[in-house]
Amino acid sequence: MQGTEYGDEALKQAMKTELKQRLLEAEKEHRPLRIYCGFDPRKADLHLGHTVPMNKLRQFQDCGHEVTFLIGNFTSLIGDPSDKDILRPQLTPEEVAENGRTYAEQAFRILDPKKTIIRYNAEWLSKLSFADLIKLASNFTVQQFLTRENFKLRWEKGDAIYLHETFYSIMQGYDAYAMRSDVQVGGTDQLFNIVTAARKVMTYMGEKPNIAIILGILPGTDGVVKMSKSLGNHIPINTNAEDMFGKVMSIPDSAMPTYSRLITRWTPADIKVIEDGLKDGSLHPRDAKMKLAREVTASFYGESEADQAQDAFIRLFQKHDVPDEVPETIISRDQSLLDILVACQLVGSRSDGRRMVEQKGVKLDGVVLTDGKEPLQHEGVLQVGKRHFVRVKFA
RNA sequence: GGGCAGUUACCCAAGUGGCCAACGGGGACUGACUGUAAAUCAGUUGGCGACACGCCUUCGGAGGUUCGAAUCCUUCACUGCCCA
Repeated sequence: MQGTEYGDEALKQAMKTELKQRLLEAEKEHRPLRIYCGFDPRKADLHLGHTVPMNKLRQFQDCGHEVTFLIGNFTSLIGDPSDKDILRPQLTPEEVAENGRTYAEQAFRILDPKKTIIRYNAEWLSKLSFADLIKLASNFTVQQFLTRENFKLRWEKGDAIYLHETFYSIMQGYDAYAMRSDVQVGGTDQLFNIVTAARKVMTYMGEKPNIAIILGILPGTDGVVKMSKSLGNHIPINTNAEDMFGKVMSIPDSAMPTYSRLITRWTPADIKVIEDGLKDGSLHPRDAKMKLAREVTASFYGESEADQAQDAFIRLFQKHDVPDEVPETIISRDQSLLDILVACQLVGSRSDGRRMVEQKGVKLDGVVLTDGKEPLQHEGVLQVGKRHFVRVKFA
């Protein structure tokens, strides 16, 4: 139950007890538990926040349970109302297929591909009739939706709440029923969908309600707000080891416990050792964060790449050296510095380049350059800011 | 269907005829400092440029009024509220 967050101790205890019972039942029936988590194929770019439930799925997988990675290609026509952007255009079937594919690909950095079942919820949702929907919907009241935090806020603010958004929960509940799910994993923003909607729908359809594993929300690099791409505080999965390592290093110290619990492979005992070390001063916060960054990076890119990323980080930010691998660009001898900066994409525009030069952010082999109009005196490593390098050579 | 309010740069949000490339906040970027790309402080944050506050593009879309508009008018689109 590490990293879970129910916001209500009674609910947590209830789920814990139910999970134990269900495990015993399954054992008697000689079957694994059916676990699933749904993913919205709207956004193909996954970040660490998305991997929180995947880590939990992986744990179940390692215990021999049956894990389904459900791609919500039908529900994505609506968009989860817990998302702020409700007015995004509908995706074409091609886009959904493509996103779903890349989604699964990224997910398999964590999940075991051989043990993971991939399903699409259009398989059953597209077959429901209007009459079916009415019957399902009759289990819910408008008040239940209006007391939900995200609808409540929008209601109070006078923002739009579309009727079809309420279907989202019902559909998700039907997913759980259609798959005869034992356990459903999701973030705290899924509490209503999993606990209220899914359990209600399953009970109504004559099935045993699924057990909710509700996980905490991973804060972004600011350490406070939920990680999201639109807020610009995300750490993407499809990047490289060095970038991921660095980005994890940039989280505030206060976010370390949450990261440790939600996105590492560490056991509660492992985490306790680190936290005790921090408490009694035997472990430096910076070193603790390095461990964390290394662990997170290793879980995606493997141990050796993570080690290399750590070395590069130390060299670059603690010793201020040039990184090992620097992209190389051939330039002509008479190009002005500004032209070179733009050509190497070290700056966004010439105006941007001028600013960088004025702010003493442009260096050639460690020496600050002050004139953007001049060509370079010699070949070398051109640096903009702390972390953008290009090795320039004359043609 | 009717009435009212709104649509501003990456996001939030001022601005109601010239001093607006547009206050402020967030974010991002640069520098100093440091235990890191943290915190703090300072600066920058449309593009071009012979670097002169000179030119070009931007304030939902399209027209119009005016020497001159983000600011006024017309119209279209979208959103919210109230009434039906």
